Amino acid sequence: MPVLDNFFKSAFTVDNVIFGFDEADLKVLLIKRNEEPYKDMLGLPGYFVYQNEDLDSAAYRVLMEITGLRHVYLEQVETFGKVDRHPSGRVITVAYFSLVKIDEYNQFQPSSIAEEISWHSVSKLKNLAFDHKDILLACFNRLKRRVRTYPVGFELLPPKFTLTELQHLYEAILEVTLDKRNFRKKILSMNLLVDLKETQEGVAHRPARLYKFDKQKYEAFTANGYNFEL
Amino acid sequence: MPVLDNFFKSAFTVDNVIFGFDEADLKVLLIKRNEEPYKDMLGLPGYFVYQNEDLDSAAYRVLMEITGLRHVYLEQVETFGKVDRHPSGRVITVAYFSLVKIDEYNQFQPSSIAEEISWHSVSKLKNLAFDHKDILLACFNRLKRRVRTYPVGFELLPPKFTLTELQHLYEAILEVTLDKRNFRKKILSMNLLVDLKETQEGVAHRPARLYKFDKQKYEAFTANGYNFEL
DNA sequence: GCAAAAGTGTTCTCGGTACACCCATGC
DNA sequence: GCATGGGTGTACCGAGAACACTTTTGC
Repeated sequence: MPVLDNFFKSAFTVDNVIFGFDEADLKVLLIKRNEEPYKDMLGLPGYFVYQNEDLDSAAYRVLMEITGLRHVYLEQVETFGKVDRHPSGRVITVAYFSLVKIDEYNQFQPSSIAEEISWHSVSKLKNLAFDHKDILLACFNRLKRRVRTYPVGFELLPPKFTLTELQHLYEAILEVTLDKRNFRKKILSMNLLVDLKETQEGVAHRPARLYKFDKQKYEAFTANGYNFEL
Repeated sequence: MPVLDNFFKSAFTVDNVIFGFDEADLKVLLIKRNEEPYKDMLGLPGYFVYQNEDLDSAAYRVLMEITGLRHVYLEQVETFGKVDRHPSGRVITVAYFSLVKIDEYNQFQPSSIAEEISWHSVSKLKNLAFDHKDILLACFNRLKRRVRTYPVGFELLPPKFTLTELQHLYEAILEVTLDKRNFRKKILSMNLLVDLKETQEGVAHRPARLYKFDKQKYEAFTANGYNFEL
């Protein structure tokens, strides 16, 4: 083996694409950078990985610092390591995406990472610092596939929701429009939803029924190798 | 930003799961390690990434040193970064898998990486150095999914092949048995195969027709967003 | 002639898709 | 009463799955 010291000169970061869903729009949390490089530009929340910290732990740490939430869905997506992607040296970043309920998260946390944090529509993406736009697109594409094998509504919707809200979520992620009757037929036939026998209140039209996910049934399915597909 | 020097102490490597297909068996190239740690154990070919080298370039370099082949299919899969995965320090590895034609590759290259290199059946996996068994399984699972969206026969089979060979390839990757008639119906209906009007010679049974892939048609399909699925 | 693998069609079932009208509420 | 979104069923089509016998070669 060569002189190892030559190789122990790199740094690792994690960057986190935090998705949320708000009415009809898929959103992502971006920070406004308050330090160089790329000062004042929008970018993904992320940070260096400490020497004694696992990659996943670092991703959870960043997520916790930004959102104050634990126990959220988190998935590693891809690692970006172009030589010149970071002006300060060789920095390789491992990209994660996570799914949070926008309304469980009431206010932005005080954070050493960033002062300004805000939600942005995925459909109206701006230029971001570093290669963060590439990273965001890679994570969005992963989410589009993940939605077919994991019931992402568990993570992105409030505990009680209507079927129309659920449909809008799928439409926002997949960037398609779906037929209302076919969507309902399919989603109800999976038996993962519980009719709460409650309805919306205060809406200026016929109030919709509220549903929740049946987590136990989902876990029983997956334990038996069931493959959730929309 | 903190004192950056504290973070530039990690090393990263690439590890490469090189798949090949031989008659009826999916194989993977493993090296016998001739240095500590894990001396004399089997492991994946891999190496440190140089400071001025992109991740993908490093993976191609390792592949070239091991197989002598260029222009092969290569895909990043997942990054493994547990704190204690490498005894020499903090080493994070980016796992890739690649697909090669076993018979284009006649002999193992002289290499600084390893002296003994050999093919092993994926179906009879042993324990490997480091966390390489986890890495191999992650890459195998990725291949199982990839096979539904990419015609892997392009990469793993010789230029001329029989339908039975192609079927055996899919059976080995997916670890299932397929119905011969249904398989042929489906694969031929995709119009990606060209009947070469030649047959096998010297076999002790009815000789099979030989086919090749039509790369142009495949590229035309993918350009139009076609989704290859078996 | 026998062993060994190649080659070939039909039927059934199920899931996907297309499609239009009445209902309950707030104002 | 009107605007707004909620809620409901049927018919068609195509893909996937199950399934058995004849053909061609080497020995």
